[in-house]
Amino acid sequence: MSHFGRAGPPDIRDTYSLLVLNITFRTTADDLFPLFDKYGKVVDVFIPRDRRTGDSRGFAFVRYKYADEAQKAVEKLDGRVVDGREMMVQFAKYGPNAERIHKGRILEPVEKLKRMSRSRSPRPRYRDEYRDRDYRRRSRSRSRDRYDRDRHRGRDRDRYHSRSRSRSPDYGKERRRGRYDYEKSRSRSPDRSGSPTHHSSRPRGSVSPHQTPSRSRSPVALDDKERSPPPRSVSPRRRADSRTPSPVPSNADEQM
DNA sequence: GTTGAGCGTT
Repeated sequence: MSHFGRAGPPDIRDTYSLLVLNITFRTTADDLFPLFDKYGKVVDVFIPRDRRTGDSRGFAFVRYKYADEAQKAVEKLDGRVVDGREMMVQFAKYGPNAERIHKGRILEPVEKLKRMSRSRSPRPRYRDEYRDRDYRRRSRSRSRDRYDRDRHRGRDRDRYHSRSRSRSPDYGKERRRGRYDYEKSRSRSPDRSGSPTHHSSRPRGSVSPHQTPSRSRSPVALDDKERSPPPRSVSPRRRADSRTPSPVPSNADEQM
């Protein structure tokens, strides 16, 4: 617990959130932490990343413990050139729950707000606005749109060619850690993309021709299955041929 | 390998 909690926000009770914009897409929290930590006590550094692509959106949130330090960091780090790009540091206007915050700090704790609203005046909260805010911002930048459509097109093309996308769950590249954590960054597999068709070198005679019939319903375990479900009319032979004969029936995803 | 307005998560 010493480090920044990997599960959600550690504590926003007395922390001041700073919004860092105009940063490079390659900039990670590990790069921003030392810069911000030098000007004050950084509680947490969070970089929102895309759900699908997983790439950084180009901005980050830095939470300070004190307002004065946050203010100083804004004045000092604002306009600082990082990775060849000037990042804009400013106080966050909205909190994680779409709450209005002043100077990066929430005016009143969420727990107190709920308790007070329940005790004082039970005003009906319209969750529609939350849904709207969370789902209406799907297209916020044309660049992302283009990139999104582009990768979709490439996906379809790959499927038609049946190139047997032997992509590891690690996406074959260094997975960007939205959170600041030195622990996991210490260990890293030296050899990851040695041979793309390495799994294909496995002889089929050694493996049972029939996989587990109990899980025959789970055809594929593509990472984009949620985006575009594969047609059921696909021949079982095709999937059995391109799919890795791993005995693992249903991967519990890579949620960490 | 690309892009560039904006406000956030187990």
